[in-house]
Order: sequence, then structure tokens, then C-alpha cells
Amino acid sequence: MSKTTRDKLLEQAHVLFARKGFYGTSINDVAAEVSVSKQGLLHHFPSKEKLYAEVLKGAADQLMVMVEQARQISDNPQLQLQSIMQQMSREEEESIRVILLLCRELLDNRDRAETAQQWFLKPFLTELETMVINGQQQGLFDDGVHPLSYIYQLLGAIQYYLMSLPTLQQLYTAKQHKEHQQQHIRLLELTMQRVLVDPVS
Amino acid sequence: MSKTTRDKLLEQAHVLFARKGFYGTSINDVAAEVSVSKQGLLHHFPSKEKLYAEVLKGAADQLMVMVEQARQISDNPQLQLQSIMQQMSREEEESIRVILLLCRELLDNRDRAETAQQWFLKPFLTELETMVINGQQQGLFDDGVHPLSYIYQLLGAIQYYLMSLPTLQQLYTAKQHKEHQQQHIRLLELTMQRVLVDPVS
DNA sequence: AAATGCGCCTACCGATCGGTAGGTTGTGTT
DNA sequence: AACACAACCTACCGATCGGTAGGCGCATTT
Repeated sequence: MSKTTRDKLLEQAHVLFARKGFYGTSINDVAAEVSVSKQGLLHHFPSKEKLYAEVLKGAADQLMVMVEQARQISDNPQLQLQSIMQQMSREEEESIRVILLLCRELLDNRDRAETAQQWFLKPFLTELETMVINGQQQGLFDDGVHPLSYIYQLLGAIQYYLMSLPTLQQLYTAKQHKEHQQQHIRLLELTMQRVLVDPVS
Repeated sequence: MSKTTRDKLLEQAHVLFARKGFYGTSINDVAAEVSVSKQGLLHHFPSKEKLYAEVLKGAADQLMVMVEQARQISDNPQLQLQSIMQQMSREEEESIRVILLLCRELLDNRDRAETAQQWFLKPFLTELETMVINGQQQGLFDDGVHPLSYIYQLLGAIQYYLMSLPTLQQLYTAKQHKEHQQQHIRLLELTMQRVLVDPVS
């Protein structure tokens, strides 16, 4: 029932890497949060890079769980996509954390890219693409829409909004922000439905 | 005609902060790129924070120049917005650099936010909002669209695409990427025009 | 009872971090 | 000729970085 030290380290690493990035996070910080010495951490993860790699792996798994849940909801590609986008839009700590980690990785990957094997998010992206392609083949979606571009617009809108959240909350009053949040979701749904051949009311 | 050392330092700092972030960049790296000692840099900028602040200031200025150029193109808010989005979409080193710096700042700002004064990008955001509001008042844009949300969708799509560029080029062939790029722009224009009351062909 | 191995520790390493102190140029200004 | 000042420099600081070496306690195995 109680988490192992290793799991706690992994979770805190996820938190800190998402909040301060790879370079901004020291393994000392991570270890201290779990009340373990730095060497206690290095016992479980041979290097900072390996720790980071495992965190990314965990994030990729979380995204694939979203895909799995979407599949269980319906066979309809539109509803599946909608489910995933809704899950990603949830403004909860743990949910946002994955998105921030992803954005950090996109920015940093430029340097790490060569050393990295197959990119950890490719499967997730492929799943989303497949959903759109399926929708098009079933005649539900407009054939003229490029699957990857369509997905990227949605991901961009969602993730950019989430990574701006702290800043937005500072710039605007709570009421203004609430309004923005609602309208953001509404616009997102409009964008999603634009791909439909026969819009559902 | 020739750039001062100070300007060269500022430019290289911009490059490195955009590429590796605040924590991932050392003032030593910046100085070395300009063939100056670290203390040479510290002579011009009293601290790393001050250097970073000046870089941000420069980025904010570049964005405001975009607004200025858009204003000179036309009085029509739609054409103004279109101009800005096109300028931001340019896939050029210097152009992308500003976007990456902005995204980094959004992610890191959470920690620096309290200490930061008025956020350096607020004016730019306000300008964009004003353009949409003007368009609505002139009857060109749909009144039902929330200005900030509308802008954020556009910024999100553009910036997320740009920060993914290196990764995308790795994941897909040059041909696939070219296709994605074209469709990305097409979708962006569709999204922009959705706000129009009377779509222009 | 001896041996093994996991989990975690203290102690320490060289490298690098941002930053300070103080000196040395060269280039006007007076 | 004397001075002032900007534009650098070398030398150095304490702190922190990621990582290594080796030891201690405890549970399990043999």
C-alpha cells in the first residue's frame, strides 16, 4: 500500500523536472524532497539522465492510458478524440504536470535529440493520427484535413493554454480568467468539430 | 557599423537562453561565444538576471515592432492580425528564437513571477486583444468570440508548432514535414477567418 | 552461523556555477 | 602632462553540480 522510495523519487522527479526543467533541477533537490540522501537516489537511478528518461517513460505511459480510456468510451473516432482532448484539458496538478514536462522536452530535445533513441512521444502522436485517419475512412471527418496538422492545432491550443496558466492568473482577475477558461474550451470544441463532415449539434 | 561587444553579448545571450533556457545557460558560455571573458560580460551586465531581463526586453521590443509593421500595412484589424500571425509563423532562426524564448519564459515564469515587475509581454497581448475588440466594434468580427481566447488559440497553434519543429523534422521525412507545414498554415488561416462576420474569399 | 545482497549512508572528488577584488590597458579630456 | 573612465583582464571565492568509493545495518538465503 505504501509507495516505495523509488516510486516517491520518481514522482518528485516528475514534479521538479516539470516545474524547473532538466537543467534547473538537481538530483539533490529531488532526493531532499523524499528525505533521502543524494546517494540514496543514485542507488535507484544510476544517473540523472537515467532518472529523467524514466520520468519521461512514465509520462508517455500516462498519455497512452488516456488513449486506452478513450477507446473504452466509444468506437467513434470523434468521441475518442474528444475524450483525449478533454482529459488533457483538465486543470489538475498531476494532469498539467505531464503537459509541462512534454513542453520542456520539446524545447530541450533539440540538444538531446541525437542521443535519444526513438522519441518517447511518437507512439502517442501516431495513435492520435490513426484516430483521425479512421474517422476520415469512416466518412465522419472531412478528407481534406491533414491529420497531423489538425492534431497539432488542438495540442498546441491546449498545451499553450496550460503552460500559460500561472502567468494568466497573474495578469487577469479571477473573474476574467474564469471567462477566458470557459471560452477557451468552447473555441477548442469548435475547432475540433470543424473536421466533421456532418456536425453534431 | 560594427556591433559593440555589448550588443554581441546581448545577441548571443538571446540565442543561448532561447536554446537552453535560463538555468541551462551559463554566462561563461555566452561570453565565450563572443570571445570575451566572463568578467568582460559582467562588466556590461552586473548579473545574470539583469542580462536575462535585457534579453527579454529586446524580445518584447521585437514583438512590438511586429505590431507597428502590422499597423502600417492596413487600418483593417483583420489584415493587421493576419500580418502579425504571418510574421510570427516565419520559420527563420531569429524569428523562431523570440518564440522559443517566450515559451521558456512562460514555463519558468512560475518561479520568477513574484519577483518580476509588470510582465514583459502584457503590452503585446493587450495590443492583440485591442485589435480583435476593434474588429468587433467595426462589425468585422463576430461579437460572440472572446478576444483573449481567440488570440490564445492562434498563438498556441503557432508557437507550439514552432517549438516542435526540430522534433518534427526528426520524426518525419522532409516531404511529410513540408506537407505538414503547408497544412498547418492553411488550418491557421481557417481558424483566423472563423472570427469574421463576412468571410473574405 | 556464515554469506549474500539490498537500501541507504558519510565522505569526498573534480568541474562548474555566479560573482568579487583589483589590476592593466587604451582613449579621450582638461 | 595629469587625470578620468570605459573596457577589458587574471586570480580567486564559496556554493553547488553530478558522480565515485566504500562502509553500515538488516533481511534473506545457504
